[in-house]
Order: sequence, then C-alpha cells, then structure tokens
Amino acid sequence: MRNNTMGSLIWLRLMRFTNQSNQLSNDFLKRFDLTTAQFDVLMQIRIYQPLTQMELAEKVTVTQGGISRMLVRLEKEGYIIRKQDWKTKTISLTEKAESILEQAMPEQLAFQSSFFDDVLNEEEQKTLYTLMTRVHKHSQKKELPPE
Amino acid sequence: MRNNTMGSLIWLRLMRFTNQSNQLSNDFLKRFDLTTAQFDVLMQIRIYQPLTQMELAEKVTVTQGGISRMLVRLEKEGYIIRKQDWKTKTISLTEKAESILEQAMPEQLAFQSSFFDDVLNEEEQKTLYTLMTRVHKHSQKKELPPE
DNA sequence: TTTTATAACTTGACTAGTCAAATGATGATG
DNA sequence: CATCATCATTTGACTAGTCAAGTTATAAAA
Repeated sequence: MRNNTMGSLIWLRLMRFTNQSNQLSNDFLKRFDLTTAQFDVLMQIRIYQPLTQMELAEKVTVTQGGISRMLVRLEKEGYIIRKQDWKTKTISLTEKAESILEQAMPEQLAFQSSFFDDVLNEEEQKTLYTLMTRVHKHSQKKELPPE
Repeated sequence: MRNNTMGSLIWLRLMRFTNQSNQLSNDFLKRFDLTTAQFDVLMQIRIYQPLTQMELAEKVTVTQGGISRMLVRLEKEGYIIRKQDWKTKTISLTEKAESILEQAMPEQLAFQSSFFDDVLNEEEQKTLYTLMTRVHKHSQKKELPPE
C-alpha cells in the first residue's frame, strides 16, 4: 500500500507549512494583541467596510456561525461595531482597530513576505503564485461535489 | 497603505486553499467516519508505530496538549491503543483502524491528488512541490525567531 | 525509605471553527 | 391585525487546537 502520490505530497507540505506559519504568525502578532485569524478578519473589514456578516464570512471562507462567534469576540475587544440595518447587520472598524492596523499591517505583510523572500526569487514567487491560484480556483468549483 | 506584496498574496492563497480543501476533505471522509485531522494522525501512527506521543506530536506539528486530546478521542472511538511503557506511552493502531485505513487510504490519496491533477501537469506539480518544500523547510528554521 | 529531579503526559481556560436547529427582523397575505 | 414566509444571525453541542500549570512514572541521592 503506497502512501504517496505527487499530489498527496504537495498536500501534506501545504498543510504543514500553513500550520507552522500560522503559529509563527500568531507569535509575531502577539505584540499587537491580535491573532492571525483576527488580523485576517479585520483586514477584510477594513477593505470592504461597511459590509454584512454573510459577505464577510464568504471573504474569509468560514461559516455563518463561525463569523458570528468571531465578531462577538472582536466586538467585545472594541475592534468593531455592528449595527442592525434592515434584516442584516453592518460591520465597521472602530478607531482603535484602524489605528492598530495602521501599525500592524506593514509589519505583518513584511512578516508574511519573509517566508518567501528569504528563499525564492521574484520569478519563482510568481510561478508559485500562479500555480496556487489555479489550484485554488479549481478547488472552489468543487464546493458541491458530484453525487 | 498598500495591502499586498507578492509574498502576502501567496500567503493568502495558501491559507484560503488549505482551509477550503480541508473542509472538502472532511466532507469526503465522512463516509469513513473520520475527519481530516484524524486521518492524518492515524496515517502517521500507521507508518511509525509503535511510537510515543512526543514523537507523534512532532510529526503532525501540534503541541503535546493537542496530541493528548486528539488521542483521547481516537482511543474512545477504538482506533488506537496506548500503553504505559516506562515513562512514556506507546501508541499503536487497532484492527479496526487498520481495516478502515486500508479502504480509506487509497481513496483519500486520490482525493488529495485530484486537487492538483485536474489543473497541473506533471512538470508543474514537481515545480510546485520543490518550491513549497524550500519554503516549508525555511519556515522550520524560524521556530525560534531572533529577539 | 522519604525527598528530589525530571521526562511524559494531562488538564483548565481559552480561541477558532463546524453543523443544524432556534431566534430575530421585516414584509406580505388572508 | 395575526400568521406566514424568508433571509440573517445566534446558539448548543462538538472537534481541534494553544499555553501554562498540574500530575504521574521512574530513577537516583540523602
């Protein structure tokens, strides 16, 4: 019983790497009192605000329930405001979040980039990006698998 | 305030893709009553058994605490046996797990591979693999970041 | 033999997420 | 106006994980 195909080896690498880099990123963001997940959500809000929970959930690929719980935490910490606006709730950043992001964003982007800049040249990064984009886009089409 | 460097774009892609494919994989493995995380752990045990919790934790990149909880669940389901063996606990698969894996393994490997086989040719997969291997190995060196 | 070390494992309190059933908000119809 | 429909959000019960403090198993020193 073989336990590897090229695809499964790639899969494993991707999982282990994202796991690992996520933890490193959590460590890194501690100085801003943020987790990687929180940073991600706040960034999406920053770009698209004001937006509804459904829209946000889609952007960060979590379920309705997941985004609801996350936003409760962020609201409790004073990073966001939600207000009932017709049937939906509209989310926007507070001053506090805006100013933390102003500081954290460039640092976090540099941190993320360092994973790649340190070992791949520009050409290789572009290759990696296009390959992953194709793979990712393809996976999105699988969402409702046949049968 | 720009919000993208090539590195950060790659990072985002990787996170979203692993997220998404993890969920799809959970769906897929439901027929075997397994989650992706459980499958992963069982596979590592299968390859390296008998082994200790510490060793296993390292293989799947989770903490001691994390592996402890996971193993409690797997033991409750009857997939593994742990026995105190000197200061450490030695883990091995039960018959039940062996026979489920016999069935699930080829299917799961094919499933994982399909994410890549469907959109990348052999050459491209090899490229993706080598690039990710470099990136991953590099990230492992960061574990204790300077300062 | 009681104390002292130490390595391996567990546990409490928490974040982050899933699914599916329940609740809220609003509008439309009998 | 009451009920019905519908979309958005919340919630209960769960998996999966983190960190740091607490246990347990074993060996060696006092």
